[in-house]
Amino acid sequence: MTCPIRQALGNAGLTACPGAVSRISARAGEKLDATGFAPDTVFRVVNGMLMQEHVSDDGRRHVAAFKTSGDLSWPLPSREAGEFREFYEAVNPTELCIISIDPISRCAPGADTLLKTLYTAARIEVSRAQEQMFLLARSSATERLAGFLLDLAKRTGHGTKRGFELKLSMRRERIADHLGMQPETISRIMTQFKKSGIIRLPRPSLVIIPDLKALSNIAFGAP
Amino acid sequence: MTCPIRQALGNAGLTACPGAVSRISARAGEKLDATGFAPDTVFRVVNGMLMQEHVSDDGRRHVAAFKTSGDLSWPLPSREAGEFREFYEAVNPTELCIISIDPISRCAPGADTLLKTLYTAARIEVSRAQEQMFLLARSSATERLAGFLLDLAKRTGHGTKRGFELKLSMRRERIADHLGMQPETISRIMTQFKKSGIIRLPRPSLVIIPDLKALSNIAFGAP
DNA sequence: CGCAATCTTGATGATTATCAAATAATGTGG
DNA sequence: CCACATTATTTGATAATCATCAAGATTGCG
Repeated sequence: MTCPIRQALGNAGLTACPGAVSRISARAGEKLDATGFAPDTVFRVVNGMLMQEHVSDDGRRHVAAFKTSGDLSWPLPSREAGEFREFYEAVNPTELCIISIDPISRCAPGADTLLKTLYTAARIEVSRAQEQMFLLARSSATERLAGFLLDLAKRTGHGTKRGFELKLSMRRERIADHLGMQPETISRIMTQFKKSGIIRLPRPSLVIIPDLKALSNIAFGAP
Repeated sequence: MTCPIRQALGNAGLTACPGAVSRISARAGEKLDATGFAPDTVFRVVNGMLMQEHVSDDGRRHVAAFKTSGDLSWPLPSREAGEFREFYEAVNPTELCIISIDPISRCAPGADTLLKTLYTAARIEVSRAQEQMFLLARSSATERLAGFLLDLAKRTGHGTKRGFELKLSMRRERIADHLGMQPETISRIMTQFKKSGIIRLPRPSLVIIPDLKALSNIAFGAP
């Protein structure tokens, strides 16, 4: 019942619109082409993790976001000349809902609450994107990676006696695509962090952060 | 009557909520601190041009967008640790509306249309931000500047017999802040463009683009 | 017309990308 | 469960891009 659609409409409202919500499972690595969806479509991650990827014709790639449980996403309106193609790729086994808003807002009671919820979510998405823009435009590679690890730790990590533990299920290349860097640079900075004690890295996919505050300081520009 | 609020509610709807919309004029260079606005606030540029700026504690600056007639903007929710401060600064003499959505959506008829309009606008803002992220993450300085000039030309430029003409009312420094670069780099690339005939630059603030397609090719990665 | 601000250019340096191996991790079938 | 093949990561050397610092040259404004 954490689904914003359910919360807005109640179960009764939802069942009034059969077929407006469909649920999809994706294995790790599975990819969904986001072109061709109706403009009223919203994705919602139920569990797992999804990368929202933008790929240009010449193969350049950017990961706009790593979406986790509860996150909403809006497939791009159909692409124009010079724009890029959008994909969603499962990082972990993932379940997501594909929701058509129009039929729901027409036939279900509580549609205004739903719309308000979606509007709020979209505004939050704008804020997040603006933070990310600032990061890309005005932070060093080190700061960007620190910020990324911190964000992911808060969202998917968990505390242990050795420190905050974070599983990096995605490859270095995808982190690089998210941060506008190259995988080699990610690797070098990871090594720096390891050597300076900011993180421990028993395996490339497991990050242990003894002191979140220290990482946070780096992310926000401590010299 | 191009105002989305008016379109959604009609004049009758608007007058039902006195004080929900206030109109402000700003001279070029005037600055508005965007902190402390209620979370239901929306800005709307009536005419002129507004920069949406994000400034971190250590002085780093990013211009998230140049907003022109008809554009909406949502002031950031109150800042948390490590985040940045938001300002709006007039590039040209500008009029803007500051709108409180909650009272309108409560007391005016047609509130659902309004909400739908705002939701759509927020979604478009997300798309724009994602394009900008791609630009910042995966394009060269040359491509970024070409993309910027192209975008601004489409929005504020006008065709003449010598080509498409574009007034750059903002300083190089602000363009740099928008594109994640330094003013000197903007200057150098402008000179490159000038020498290669992509643009003419009679004055630093006046750009003439003889062939938009040529500029577009550069923006989208032509070698 | 002159001054202050802005823009341009040049020289140099830092950061990050690119290319090329070497090393480590992961998964697979025996 | 282990050896091997495959894929990912790390490391090193070098190059490209862009930032920084420091003068000049323009602009635009009073």
